[in-house]
Amino acid sequence: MGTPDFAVPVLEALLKEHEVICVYCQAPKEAGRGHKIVKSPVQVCAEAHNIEVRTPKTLRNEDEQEKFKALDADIAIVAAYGLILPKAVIEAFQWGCLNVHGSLLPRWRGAAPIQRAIEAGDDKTGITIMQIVEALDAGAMYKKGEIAITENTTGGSLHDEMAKLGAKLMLEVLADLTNIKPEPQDESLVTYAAKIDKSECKIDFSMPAEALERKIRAFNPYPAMFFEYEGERFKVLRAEALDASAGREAGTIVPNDTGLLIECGQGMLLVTEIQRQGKKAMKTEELLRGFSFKDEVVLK
RNA sequence: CGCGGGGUGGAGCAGCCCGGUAGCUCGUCAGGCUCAUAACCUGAAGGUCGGAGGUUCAAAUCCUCCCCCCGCAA
Repeated sequence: MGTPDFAVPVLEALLKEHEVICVYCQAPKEAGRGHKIVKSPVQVCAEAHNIEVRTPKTLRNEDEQEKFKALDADIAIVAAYGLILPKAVIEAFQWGCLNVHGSLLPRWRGAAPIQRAIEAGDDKTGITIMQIVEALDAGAMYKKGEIAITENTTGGSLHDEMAKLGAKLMLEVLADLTNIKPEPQDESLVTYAAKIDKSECKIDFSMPAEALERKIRAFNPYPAMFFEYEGERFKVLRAEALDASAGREAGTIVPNDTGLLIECGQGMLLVTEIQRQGKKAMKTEELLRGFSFKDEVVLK
């Protein structure tokens, strides 16, 4: 049971070593320009392997729950499915449901663990394979795998690493299911990774440059932090936080010959990778060959 | 038929509204200067202006259709 890209490596791994009798994912929906109906990555993958795909809108009703039970599987594997699993589903099979979660639980329960770990400045995060219980991301843990967060880690790169590691760990757990003793989570260490809200993607230059740099990295490539300049939107994909100040108002474009330098609440931000509205992402240096920002403009 | 921006020498952009010799920054190549350099100076190469039609004496520029890229929204 899964829906987006993140779940595809897990599904592929399962297909190699186990018998997958049915795949659940969210129904195709309008997406992209033109609002065309698009199938989820998991559905595409499953269909390519001729696996039955089910896309119920909810699992709350008894009908769906009965159909689920009728699969009579040993276990259900969940990765970013996007639907809440009711008790009847969680307990349908002998081994219940196992979930791939993108953090070292109990840290970062919730919707956006990958990005929040980078944003918070954690030096490591990882994958937890856990039992699904009714309370969100609170089940006992079967296995964890760590991933280091470096200054080059982006939300996108971490996402991909995690998907791979998650697939690997899941296979390891399944291979040794009867021997692993799941470990309960320490409730005193729980933190929550809040869902990313669009409104936090607009860069608030009154924040410290360091915090902004992390957030920019965490939100790269999606949803991406941005600022507005003369009515146009510029996504900032990478930046460097400088421990210096030009003594201007936060948000001021500081004249210099290095690149796009912006004063922040604390420190300055040197934008190194940028995407102009309607254009592809590129090094700021490249954009500046043909485009110039006016000095001293204050970005708000 | 959701809204919108864009496709111009290798890269990034201007020019398009108000048709009339294709420009800028960088890169490349050659030469020069220099102890030296990603610096500086001089010169050169390199473009069917995404594609196909149309209007016109004349189209990158106006009109129509198509292809590709991207932003918003979902």
